[in-house]
Amino acid sequence: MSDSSLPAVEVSSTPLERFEEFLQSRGKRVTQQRRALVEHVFRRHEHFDADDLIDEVSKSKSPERISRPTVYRTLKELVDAGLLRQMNINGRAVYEHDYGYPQHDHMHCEKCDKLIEFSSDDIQSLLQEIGLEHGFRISGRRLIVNGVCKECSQTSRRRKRPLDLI
Amino acid sequence: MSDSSLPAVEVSSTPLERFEEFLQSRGKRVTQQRRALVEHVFRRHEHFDADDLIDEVSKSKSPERISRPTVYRTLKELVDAGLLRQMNINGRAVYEHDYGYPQHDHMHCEKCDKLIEFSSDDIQSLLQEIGLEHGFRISGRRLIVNGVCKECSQTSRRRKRPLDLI
DNA sequence: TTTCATGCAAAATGTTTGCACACGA
DNA sequence: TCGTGTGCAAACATTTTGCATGAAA
Repeated sequence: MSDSSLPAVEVSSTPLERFEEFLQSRGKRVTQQRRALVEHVFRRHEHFDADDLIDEVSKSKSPERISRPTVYRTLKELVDAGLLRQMNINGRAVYEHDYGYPQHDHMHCEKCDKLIEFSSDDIQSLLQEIGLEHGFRISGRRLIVNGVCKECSQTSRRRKRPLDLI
Repeated sequence: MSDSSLPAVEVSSTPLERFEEFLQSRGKRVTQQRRALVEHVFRRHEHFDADDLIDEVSKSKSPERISRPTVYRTLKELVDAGLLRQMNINGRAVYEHDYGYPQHDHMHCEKCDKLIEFSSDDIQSLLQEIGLEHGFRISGRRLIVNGVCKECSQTSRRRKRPLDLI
């Protein structure tokens, strides 16, 4: 799964620092595994799922081979800590950076599975308004626009044209 | 899981008729099970998941006891046929009527799990515009606004106030 | 009478849990 | 040291599949 990116937002502490604060505030421990996972996850800006992460950290030649349950447990903590956002694509959990990253939504290409990020202040204010009308206290949203991306549209058009002309 | 409803849309044929057309157009058969499932699902307007449906049709005293795999298989066909829409709430597939029902989105209450439907033409046109900008051919969307509904806000406020005053 | 659909059981998938040992504070 | 975290294996929940039988066309 690939993705395109929005400009990052300035933040004062690193994801690791922020996670450590979070853990400490809850009386949880800063372990090698948790540290390694945050650093791994924030090394590059990408959408990923639990399996991607497990593959990467278990194949890793480094001494820190992190087990499947620990990855799942830590992902949950990272979401709680506000470092990651979780969404669902085809019934599987997909994660992305939340900390240091602006609010946005996604377009999901049904052909190549690419996630394209976009943001719109108008959507934000529109929903705010609708929430008020319904007395609904909004805490967040999950908006995924389905369809076919530019590249895949072009590819399939090119492939299909000869047949259409017969 | 409960829901609130939007006015229905006029349609010329019944869901069953439409499903039969769909099946025939694909060389599939109109079986007792498929017929029973469509009728069951469209008897009332409600959000439901596979388990709800399996419970209902397997507990059913009537002769048609429909098996789990058949329910799953038929749900998929109903989505393909455009009769049902599928979404994901907490990692499980949830279904709702699509045929004869206007385009809309949902607010999901984190406390009581209620789904509140709403529709907004502005969201529609906003996304249309954004799609154009990105060269993305939109086929649909999944928008779920998370938060707490009016009723649950009131309940928890009532409960919490005495404590806040101490 | 030929397919296709069903039901059964079992597999596959994605995620969570119980428990003994290891390790951070 | 104390109590939490980890890894293992197994459980779990949901959905899918292979295959023999049963029913539509």
